Amino acid sequence: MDLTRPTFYITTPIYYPNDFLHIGHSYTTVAADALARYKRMRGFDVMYLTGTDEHGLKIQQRAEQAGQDVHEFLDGIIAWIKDLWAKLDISYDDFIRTTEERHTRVVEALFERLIDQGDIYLSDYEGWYCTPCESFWSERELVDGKCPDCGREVQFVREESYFFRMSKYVDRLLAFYDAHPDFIQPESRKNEMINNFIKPGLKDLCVSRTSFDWGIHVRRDPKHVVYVWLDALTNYITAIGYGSDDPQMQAKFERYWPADVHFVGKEIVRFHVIYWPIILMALGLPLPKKVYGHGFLMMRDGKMSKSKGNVIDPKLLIARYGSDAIRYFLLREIPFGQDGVFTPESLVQRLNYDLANDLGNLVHRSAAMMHRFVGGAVPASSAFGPLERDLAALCEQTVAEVEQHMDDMQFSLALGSIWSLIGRANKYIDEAAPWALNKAGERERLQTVMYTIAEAIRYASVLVAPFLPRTAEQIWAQYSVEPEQTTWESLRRFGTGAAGRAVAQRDPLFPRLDVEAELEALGALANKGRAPSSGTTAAEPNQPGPSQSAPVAAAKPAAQNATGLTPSGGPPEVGGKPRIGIDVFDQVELRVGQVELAERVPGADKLLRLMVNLGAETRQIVSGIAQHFQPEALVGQKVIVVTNLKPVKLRGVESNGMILAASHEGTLKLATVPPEMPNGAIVK
RNA sequence: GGCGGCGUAGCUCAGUUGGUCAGAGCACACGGUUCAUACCCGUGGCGUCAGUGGUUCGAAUCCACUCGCCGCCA
Repeated sequence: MDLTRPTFYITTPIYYPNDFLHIGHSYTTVAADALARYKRMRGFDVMYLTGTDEHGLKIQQRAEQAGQDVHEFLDGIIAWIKDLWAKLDISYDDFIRTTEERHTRVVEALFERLIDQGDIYLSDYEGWYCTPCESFWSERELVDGKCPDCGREVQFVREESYFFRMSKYVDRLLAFYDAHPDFIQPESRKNEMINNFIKPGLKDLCVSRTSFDWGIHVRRDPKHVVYVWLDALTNYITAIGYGSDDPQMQAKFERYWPADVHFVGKEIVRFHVIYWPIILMALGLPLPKKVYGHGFLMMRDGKMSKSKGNVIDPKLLIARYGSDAIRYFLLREIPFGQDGVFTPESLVQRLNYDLANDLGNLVHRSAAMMHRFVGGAVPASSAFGPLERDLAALCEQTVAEVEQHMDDMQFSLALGSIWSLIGRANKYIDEAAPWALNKAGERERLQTVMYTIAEAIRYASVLVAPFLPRTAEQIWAQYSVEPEQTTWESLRRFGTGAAGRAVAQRDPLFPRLDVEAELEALGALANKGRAPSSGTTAAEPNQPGPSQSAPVAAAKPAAQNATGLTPSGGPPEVGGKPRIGIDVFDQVELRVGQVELAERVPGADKLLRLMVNLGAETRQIVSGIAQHFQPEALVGQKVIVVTNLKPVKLRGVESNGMILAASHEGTLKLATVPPEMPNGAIVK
C-alpha cells in the first residue's frame, strides 16, 4: 500500500455459494471492478473486496446432498467462482471467505463484546416455520394461516435466540441519514427504508439460531450459531484487519476503513443501510460513506430457472464473446440502479453496433490508413485546423464527462459519453477524408489528420480501459502507445501523444456477429451451463421473514404480440372484410411447402422459426404458432404458404412468407394438403 | 391496505429550478462515401409529452382528480 495516495475501499456483497453464480452476480462484480479500475487510474490506493458467505443451513444441506464434507463442497464452488472472476478480469484485491479464521475469530470476539455491552441479549424467537420452504413467517405474513410462499401448513416454533438491540440506535441512525444525504443510493430507496422500517419502529434483529450447526458458534453459549447478518456484514471489516492481533493488519484497517462504497443488490439494501450502520455504531466504528443498491438483471421471459430453460452460464457467454464484450453489455445496457433485461437481441446488437461497428472499425480502419498513407506509423502533426480543434475539444470534454459520471457511478452514461467521442472520431475521418488528401498529395495536411486520428483513438482507449481492460491493452499494443501515454493524466491535453509510433495491422478487435446464428446459439446456451437456480447474496434464504429474492428476478411478461404476422388465421369473422374480385385474390401466390425445420425463436413465446421447402427453394418463415405446436411435431408437415408476401423481421428474424392455418375458439390447425402433392405446387 | 415512484416517437429512454424542450440511441426511408468488419457519414417522417380540469402571459415541466403500470412494506 502506498501511504501517499488517498484510499478507495469498495466492496461487493459476499455471495452465497450454495450453487454456481450467474450473470446477475457477475453484474455487481463487474460494476465494482470498473469503478475500482477507474479509481486506480485516478491515483487512488484501491482496496477492492469480494468474497463468499459460507455458513448456514442451505450450505450444510447442499454438501450433504452432494455427499461431500462441507469444506470440500465449498472449496469446489469457491474455485469455480474464482475462476469466473479471473475469466471476467475482476481485479479484486482480496477475496474473503467467512469460514476463514481471520473472520470467524473476530466475529466470535465481537459477539461476546456486544453481549457484554448489552447490545445483544438472550430472548425467545417466536414464529411460524414452513419446513419445506425453510422459512420463518410472522403471524401477519401468513395467508389463511398457511405459508404465503407454498400454501402449506406451518408450525409454530419457539426458539431461544440472541437479539441485537437495534431500537436503541434509531435516533442516531436517522441523524446520520440527515447528515449524509448521499449515503443511500439511489435515493428513492431511502424513503422506503425510513417509511417501512424505521418509522413504524425498528424491531430488534435475531442474530443467533440453535436449529442448525454450520456456522460460527457463540463462545459462551455454543449451542447458538451466529445468524446471517452479524456474520455476513462484518466481512467488510474483518477482511481488512479489524480485530486482528497483527499490527500490520490493524494499520490496514485504519487505513481503509470506512469503506467508500458498498455495492449491493437492491434486495439487501435494507440490511446495509439499517442493520450494518447500527452494528458499526455499537462497535464504535465510523460508518461507510455510501451504499449503492443496484437493480436486477432480468430475463425477458421471467426469472432465470432451469425449468424455464433460460439460465445462462456466464462462463459460456465469456467463452463465446470474450470478457470485455460481456462487461460492456452489462455496464452499457443497464443504467446502474435500475433493473435491466438481458435479451440475446440486445446483447448481439450492442456487440455489433457499439463494439464492432463503432470502436472496432475505428481502430481497424485507422490502422489500415496508417499503412496505406503514412508508412505504418503515426506521423507528426503540423498546426491543427478547425476540425482538429473541434475533435480535440470533444476529447477533453469527454474526459470531464466520464469523470462526472463515474463520480455518480453511472457507468452506462460514462460509456455513452465515450461512444459519442468514438462516433465523432469516425465522423472526423469522413470529414477530413485522408484518402482524398492522399490523392491530392497534401502530405502535411494528411499527416496532421492521421496524427489527430491516432490521438483520438488513444483518448478512447484510455477512457475505455476501466470497462474494457483487454481492449485497451490491445489498442495500446497495436498502436505502440507508451505506458505513460495510457494514464488518465495523459488525457489532460489533446495532442500530447507521441508521433512516430508504429501501428500494426491486426484483425478487428471485435468480430461482427451474424445475428441469426447468435440468437440460435444463445438459445441453445440457455440451461446448458451449470448455472444456479436460486439466488445467492449476502443473505441466507432461510431467515425469519420474507425469503430473499434472487438478484436475477422475473421480468414482467410483456405483452408481446408478433406484429405483421398473426397466427395465420382467416378473417376475424365471415363477412368481416369487403368482397374482392378475382384480380385481387390473384395477386396472392400460394404454394405447397413442407416444413424441414422448426424451432422456437429465442425470447418470443409465440414465434416459431420454420424452414419450409418449396421445391425450387427453401425459405425461412417465422410464424406465430408456438403456443399451438411443438416444433418437432411440425417437421415433415405439408403446409400452404403465401409465397409473395414482403419479407418482415419478427424479433429480429426475417420471415419470408406465411403459412396458413385455421383457428377457432383458441385452437389452431394447419391448412394442409395430402402428402402426395409436391413441394412448390400452386394452390388456388 | 400504507408509503413512494412512473406513464414523452415503433422500441429503450434524456428532458435541472415552468418560457428554441419536443430530444438521443436503436429501428424505418432516402442519399453520400469507399480508408474500413456491407462499415462509415448525411438527410427525413413519426409524437394531442397517459387523460381531464386548474394556476400562469406561457406547462411535458406546478396543483387536483381519473386511468394504467411499478417498487418497498403490510
